[in-house]
Amino acid sequence: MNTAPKTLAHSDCGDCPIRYRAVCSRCEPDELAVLDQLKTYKTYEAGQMICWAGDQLQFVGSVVDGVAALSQTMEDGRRQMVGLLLPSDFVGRPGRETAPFDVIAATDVTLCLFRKAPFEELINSTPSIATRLLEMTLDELDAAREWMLLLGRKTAREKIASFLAILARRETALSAGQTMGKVEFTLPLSREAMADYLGLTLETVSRQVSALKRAGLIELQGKRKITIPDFASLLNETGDDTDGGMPA
Amino acid sequence: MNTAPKTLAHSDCGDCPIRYRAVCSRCEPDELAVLDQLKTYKTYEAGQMICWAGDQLQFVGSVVDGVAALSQTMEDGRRQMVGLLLPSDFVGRPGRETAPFDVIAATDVTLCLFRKAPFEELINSTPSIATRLLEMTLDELDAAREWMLLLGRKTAREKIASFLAILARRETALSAGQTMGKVEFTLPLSREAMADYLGLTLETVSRQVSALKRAGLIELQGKRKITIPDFASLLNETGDDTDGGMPA
DNA sequence: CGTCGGCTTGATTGTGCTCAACCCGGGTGG
DNA sequence: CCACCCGGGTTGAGCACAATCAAGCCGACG
Repeated sequence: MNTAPKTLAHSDCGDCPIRYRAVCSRCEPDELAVLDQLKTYKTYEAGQMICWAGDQLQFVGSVVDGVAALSQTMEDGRRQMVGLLLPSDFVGRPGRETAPFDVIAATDVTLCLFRKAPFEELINSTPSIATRLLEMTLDELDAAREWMLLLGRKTAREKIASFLAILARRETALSAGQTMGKVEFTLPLSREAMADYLGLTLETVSRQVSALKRAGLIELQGKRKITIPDFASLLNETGDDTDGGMPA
Repeated sequence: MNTAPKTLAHSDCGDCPIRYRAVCSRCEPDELAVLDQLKTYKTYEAGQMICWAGDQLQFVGSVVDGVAALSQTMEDGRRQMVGLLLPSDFVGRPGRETAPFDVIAATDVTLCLFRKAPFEELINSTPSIATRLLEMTLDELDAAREWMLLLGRKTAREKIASFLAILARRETALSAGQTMGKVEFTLPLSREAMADYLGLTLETVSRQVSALKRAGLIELQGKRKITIPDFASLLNETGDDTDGGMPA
């Protein structure tokens, strides 16, 4: 079902950029050697379908580079993104025959893939993989539930602010900078994709982004480059606890 | 932090109503014997907090009977339910120190609890538990993502119809009846709790329930007893694929 | 009998959707 | 080289659906 993705050369797991964050992060060298034998890389161009809901699933794997989107579409065309897959995130469902959701490359994406059957055996034989996968799945579940609050209860402005805050936090986490002060990054999604993710229309996304700009909470260079002059005041707009919970 | 729940007498795992659906469903008799030693029962009355977001987590466990709700509250009081825990569902997070969400007893609830630390050891030593827990977590993740579509994209009427359809399907699954024709069940949630679950206000819930009644799609006995005269036509109102996906 | 909580119903408001025009930048072809 | 087009994005006007504010109903319970 995939439209001719390129296959990359084999490269060593030890050099992998997601070595310490993906499913394999807790593997010992000997376990890693096994994975090394099984893995294949594939890249997809922005906009390409990686798989369709209902497809037979032959592979599972990790996002090595780029951003993929999990989404669901109703018959009449309404669409909701249900997950954003960033580098180190796991793709696919051990123990399931068919894909539950569409997976689309939001930017150019590189995946590290394993055939499903051998990987399922690994899960049963290798606790370091099974435990890590459980942990990652629980984290994703928590993230999905946080997102439910956003979808069900937040205003359009809060949704946009929350989304930008998440991206900004991710940016600072990677570059190990402070969360306060200036943050700069590039939106990995189009306005339409943002709308699908946030449960809005693209017009509303555009309007609210403009509103945040007018309010001086963000600055734009072009359509995709965002600068946040003061992260704290953006957080104020998310509707979240800004003082980090637990008052007592 | 829990307000004096009652503790029940020890009873045998072999007789447990959720024996074949909970985390322990794939345990061998010897493994079950270990769990039998570790478990405690606790009951909570409808409305009682089972735990608060941020609490230290000492226990994990399964819902044996009744319905519990996972939810999140914003500072200004907006609330979103992020999960409904039905019998056999798992409560708690191995590998986490604190609870990510509030857990509230929606009806009277009985839990089968294990101290967290010993249970975590079991996960590492007992693949039949680890694998089952991973499977259940993946199912919950899929359910959460389905719910995101509902929260982000469905209309009030579709939300109510979807919710009722889920309850009805659950009812027929338990009694092994057909999914067509008449279904009867009792709502486990108040109008307010339904609103929190569906991302609506309680007034809108009330209005849409009345509207479905006026349209003849459901019948009410009292406030909580629902009869669905024709399940197929209720499904029509959910906005979901009614023909079960996969046309090709 | 009065009160209280859960629920229903009504009137009005407001946020975000719909429909529609327009802008902007990049690529193509005459 | 310019004209054109096309896709992604912005902006505007009007509308609709669900939220808000408010009153009243109903059954349980003291």
